[in-house]
Amino acid sequence: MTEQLSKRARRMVDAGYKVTKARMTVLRVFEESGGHITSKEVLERVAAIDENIGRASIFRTLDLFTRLAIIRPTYIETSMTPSYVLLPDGHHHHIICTNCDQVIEFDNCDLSDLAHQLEAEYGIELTGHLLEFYGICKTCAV
Amino acid sequence: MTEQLSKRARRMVDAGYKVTKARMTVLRVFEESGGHITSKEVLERVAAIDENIGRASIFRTLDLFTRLAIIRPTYIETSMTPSYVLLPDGHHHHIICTNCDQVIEFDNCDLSDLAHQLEAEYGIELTGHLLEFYGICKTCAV
DNA sequence: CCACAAATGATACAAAGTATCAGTTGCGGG
DNA sequence: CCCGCAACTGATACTTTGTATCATTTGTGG
Repeated sequence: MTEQLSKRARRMVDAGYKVTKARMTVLRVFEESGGHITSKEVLERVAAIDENIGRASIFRTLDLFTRLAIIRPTYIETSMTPSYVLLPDGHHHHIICTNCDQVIEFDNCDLSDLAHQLEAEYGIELTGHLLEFYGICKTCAV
Repeated sequence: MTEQLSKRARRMVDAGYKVTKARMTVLRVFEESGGHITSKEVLERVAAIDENIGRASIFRTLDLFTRLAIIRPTYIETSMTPSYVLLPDGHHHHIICTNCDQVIEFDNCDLSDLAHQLEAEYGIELTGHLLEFYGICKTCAV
């Protein structure tokens, strides 16, 4: 099988994990969905593609991807299912309307100064970050 | 009853909600815990104080406090129960070691410039934000 | 192509969160 | 001070989300 692997799939292989149908399907669901997606939605979409893929494997894969920093769970609504975000390559920030849950994306964050300062202060090596702003969007403000 | 209400309790009253034993107990648990706390821990600690307080009321209160921006659900570990953070007054940020899950807190973020810029650009009114850095801590880097 | 560890799907289970509803309680008005 | 009512509660039963287990299958290095 000489199929071309996406960068993310490669990251998984490099970390010593096997390329399986379950994992590729979950990855595909994320890449096609583009944005935020709850575990429930992942379950549904994976089932739509291949209903033989087990529930447990999907959760295992979500866990794996989280550990590999391929996705990151985040919170948008209240106390409920997490929403997973595909981490593109370092940057991915949101402005979330707390009224209608619309998500606006932006990437011109300017955190490198702060990041360096924190690295120095705490002796830590930073590899990524998540920045979310909450507010009321134009439409809801009316 | 002329008991002094905390600022947060007052915010609740001002929004038209009643001061009840269940709510005050949950608030007290948060204020005494100081930091991150999962719903499970809230359940346990509330039960330790007053075991007559019902499960459902606690979840209702978590929901209410989230809507009132008294607390904010956040994600620290992998795909699991959210961890609630008492919002002190606007700021509360984390550096999370992706290896050992240690959490370092800091609050000298300097996002007001960026926030203003985004407000202008997207015509949105921002009310809060969440900033998390991920990396490898000193201890794990060895 | 073989062998074996890694991963899977099925099943059954545990935990987290929610709907419902009759009973209780905080609180504003008299 | 107490009355009345809407808001809130606790109990129960339920749905949903996530996990442990285990026999079977599959990817991959040799």
